[in-house]
Amino acid sequence: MNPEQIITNKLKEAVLSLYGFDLEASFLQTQTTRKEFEGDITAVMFPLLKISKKSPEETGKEIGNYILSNNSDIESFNVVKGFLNLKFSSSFWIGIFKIIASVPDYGQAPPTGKCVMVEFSSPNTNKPLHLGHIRNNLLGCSVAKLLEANGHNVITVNLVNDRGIHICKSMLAWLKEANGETPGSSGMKGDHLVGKYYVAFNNILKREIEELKQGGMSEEEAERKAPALLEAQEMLVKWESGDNDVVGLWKMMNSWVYEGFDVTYKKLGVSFNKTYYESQTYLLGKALVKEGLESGVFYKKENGSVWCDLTGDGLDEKLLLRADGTSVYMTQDLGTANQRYSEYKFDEHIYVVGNEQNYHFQVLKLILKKLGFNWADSIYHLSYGMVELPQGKMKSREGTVVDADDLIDGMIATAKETSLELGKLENMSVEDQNQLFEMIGLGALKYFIIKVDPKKTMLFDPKESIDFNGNTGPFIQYTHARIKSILRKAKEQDIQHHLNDSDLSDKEIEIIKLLNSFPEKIREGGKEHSPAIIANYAYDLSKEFNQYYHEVSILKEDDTKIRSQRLVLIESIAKVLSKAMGILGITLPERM
RNA sequence: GGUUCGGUAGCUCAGUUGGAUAGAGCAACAGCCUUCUAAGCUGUGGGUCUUGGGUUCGAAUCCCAACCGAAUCACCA
Repeated sequence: MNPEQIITNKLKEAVLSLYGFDLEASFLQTQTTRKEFEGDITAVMFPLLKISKKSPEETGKEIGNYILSNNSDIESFNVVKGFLNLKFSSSFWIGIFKIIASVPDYGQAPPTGKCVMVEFSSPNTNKPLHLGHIRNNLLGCSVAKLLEANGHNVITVNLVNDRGIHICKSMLAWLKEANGETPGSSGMKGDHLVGKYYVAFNNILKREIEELKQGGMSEEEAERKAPALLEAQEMLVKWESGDNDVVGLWKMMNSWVYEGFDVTYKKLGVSFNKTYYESQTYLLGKALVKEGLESGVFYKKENGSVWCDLTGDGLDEKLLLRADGTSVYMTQDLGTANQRYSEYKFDEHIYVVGNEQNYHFQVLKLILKKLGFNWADSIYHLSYGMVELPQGKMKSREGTVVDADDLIDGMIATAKETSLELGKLENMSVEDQNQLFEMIGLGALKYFIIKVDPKKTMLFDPKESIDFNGNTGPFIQYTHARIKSILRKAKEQDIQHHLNDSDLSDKEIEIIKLLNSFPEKIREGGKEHSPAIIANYAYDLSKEFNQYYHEVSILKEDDTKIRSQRLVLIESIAKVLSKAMGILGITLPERM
């Protein structure tokens, strides 16, 4: 039912009949007709001139006449330069409209049976989430939903980085300075409390280094020999050997962090099918390295460290085991990938990880391939750009890190302020109002982040808080609320509506075309792993509606057939908007 | 230096397998609330698509080179 496909087929037929050539699809170029010309689909004549041996205009006319007399769906055509513009009949568009309106979950692809695993979030447990994590989470979450809309079976996983020297740092500072402070006693969110002691550790360290330097030590040596650092390293060794006190403290502080993360995740609407903990997976992969060593894929250096030579693939040598036999990040990732494959036999595994790890994933795929795992090809690194501030990157040292919770709360507060100023919510309960403010604040934040192409570095200016007007989440939410309001009133007035065959205006056909392209957008977005495509689509559709809304009246239309049809149209718009925004994880209010 | 990615309006971003006069929003200015929700709509101004070559009927889009910017190339994760 794709109009472009119909024209391509007819074009093929016309060329065969008129000129006797059976052409490949690459010669049959079609596109949607630009607004300033009359028509729906445009066929480009230039590639056909060699065959027709006629001018572009003549060729267009010949083919246009053939298609017109051989397809009842085509109403008329015109030729401008080398472009043949074909116009479909109103009844054709009504046919399309009927399908869109009657399919309940329009845009949802049938099940493919394909299993796709999506890893995202992957936080450290030593500090709270910040703006960069928000981009990661929102991207991962919406990609997962996008893949579901494409009919795949999706498994979301999180890999929590809960071990290592950085964790020990906050533990140590807590022991030194906290006097037993807990989230309960301080009223602080757990992740923020732990983050506070991570900062405290760095202050202790700084002080100690300064003291050592004044005692005549070089900066380099002081940085290496600061007592706090040595203590932290000692603590890590104790942790790895299973020391009861250290492990107990570690468990307690991690549980605080998880409670804090859960609050943030819940607000963001993020969840996982399975959570992996690095403390449980960091030893995986050693067996793989051993196998690789035996089969000659890897080699051992004199000091006992194990490497993989990737110079033949244009990369460097990669370390896989340290001289002391301990594993590194890559070793662990090889192990978890292998474990996940044997658990789920995924057809695709998407890692939503920042672009600073492009090299890591390039190497990961390559090594898995060398080890003989064919599924290495199904690993896809969804690499996204950093979020930058006007003065550049976020730096904790300069205190320019944008905290996730602060940002979310700020957005909700602004939504509240804006809503109350507009004063449309008088007869709404306080709970409903608060729910609405949250919906709008998060809608603004999510849309702001997701609408940008993932691979681009994006800019966030905290001073100019995120907009609520124009190309924004709230604009789309507002559009939905307006449609729902009309539909409510129609119901109150007991106006039944159903589809009939009244003629469609140009604007209505434009909207139907846009609705008709929704399933393609979902497929395209799935292929590119880019929810941004869906976001921008939803904006286009909302804008179309708002223009339509100002052009025609719906409830006041006297002709009941036309009124009825308009109601079905806006109902379809609401349906598609809701599906599209659902993919982005943005909920649409009934009123606002 | 090697690899990967980016450069489009003052700012933030779209731009389909190469197509017709490159689009939105913000900001600025001018209109539109007695009318289904003005978080809206309409209009004006704003561009050497970083630069230079190439491919062809046709390039923001593809190829090559240069310039600018980001990330990365650790016995860190």
